[in-house]
Amino acid sequence: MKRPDTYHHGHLRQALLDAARSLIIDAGVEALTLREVARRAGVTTGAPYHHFADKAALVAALARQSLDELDHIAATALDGISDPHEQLRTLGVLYVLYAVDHPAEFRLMFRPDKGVPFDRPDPAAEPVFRILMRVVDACRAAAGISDAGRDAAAITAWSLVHGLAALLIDGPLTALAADRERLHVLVVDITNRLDVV
Amino acid sequence: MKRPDTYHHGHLRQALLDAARSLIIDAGVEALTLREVARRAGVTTGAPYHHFADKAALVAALARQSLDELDHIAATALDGISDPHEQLRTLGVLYVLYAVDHPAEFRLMFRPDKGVPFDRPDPAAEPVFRILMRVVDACRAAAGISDAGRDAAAITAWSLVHGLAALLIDGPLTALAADRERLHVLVVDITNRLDVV
DNA sequence: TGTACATCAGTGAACGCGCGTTCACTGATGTAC
DNA sequence: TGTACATCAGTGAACGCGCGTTCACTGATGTAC
Repeated sequence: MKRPDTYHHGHLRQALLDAARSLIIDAGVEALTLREVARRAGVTTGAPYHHFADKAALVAALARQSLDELDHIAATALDGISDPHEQLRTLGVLYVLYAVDHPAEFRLMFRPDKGVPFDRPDPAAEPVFRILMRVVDACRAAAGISDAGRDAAAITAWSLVHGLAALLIDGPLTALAADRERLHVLVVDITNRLDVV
Repeated sequence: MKRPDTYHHGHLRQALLDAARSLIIDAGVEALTLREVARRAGVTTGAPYHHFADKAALVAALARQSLDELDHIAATALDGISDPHEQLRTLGVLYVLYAVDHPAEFRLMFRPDKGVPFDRPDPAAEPVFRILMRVVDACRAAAGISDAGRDAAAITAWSLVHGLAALLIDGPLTALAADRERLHVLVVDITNRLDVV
């Protein structure tokens, strides 16, 4: 039997990521500090360096983790749905709700100054993006649309939900995000317009 | 005749704002520091406090200035156009291009941690937003659409361009923003879909 | 099963740094007479 | 037109702070024999 808080922690890497996540949820991305992360994990200042090369590496890992989580949520939600347009709507709603429910994580994914996970590799390699592409393709195939403008269609869809998410958490629509009922109606309404792809 | 760099500066407030703007353009929003702003303006560390209560006040003023600039660009561009749908397209293109050409300022407007200009007052009071509303209304009137869903229509339009802008400067579409030619085609294509309002 | 030892993940103190902000000061400006 | 003086926008040194990172250390773990 292992106590999790012995001298050798055992799961410190994940504990640090958890602490970092709870920190940005509580105090915002700008309050993300290696020292405070260590403090929250109940560990000394130097400890994180046994698991992350530097602060940027921890931030990047956290962003990566959130992206994977979003990807997992999307994959799971789409699992039982066969109609492509219904899939597209589901994807849109889920994306916006993720942003509203996890604004700190959402912001972190799109912060260029901290270790952002994309930029480097092929953007199309990003799992969430691939799911979207697949669904958009399915929609277009069902409608018998030619391949031309495929990218533009996917970008349009993504822009719409991403923009709505951004305006809700960081823009002038902040007040709206608090009213869950009204928000849900709006999101469904807006994502319905995605069908015009 | 006044030398601008005498002991009494004369236009230090604006000079500080200019310095702050050039700083975030050069080094990013996260490098925005009162001391560096003062340095760039050729003035001592304490000087800014004669013009701004604190750092947050300067940041807020800078964001405000950029919002006003965007508002001015929009108003000017719309001046000679009478067709509402053409106005809407113009507005969309201009919004995205502003973001791509002035990413630092665009980010600053939507940073919640630094002194963001909206949030507090009525979001609908924001000039840029009012212009958009007016154009959307005109489009809908021309099409004979009822008042229901007016807000949703405007939010859809804004979300689309805002999302595209965000993905271009901070998201996985960064590479696209560099290719001006392809970008322009894409923006026109996407904003054309705004007509479905 | 017991012991020696290498490995590894922690400790905790220290480093240098740049930050926002304050404050007593000083020199230029403009106004009253 | 000339002088006294209040006002104001600068100076520059100093404050305390928390940060990221380093490093010699130490205690727990697990493996070889």
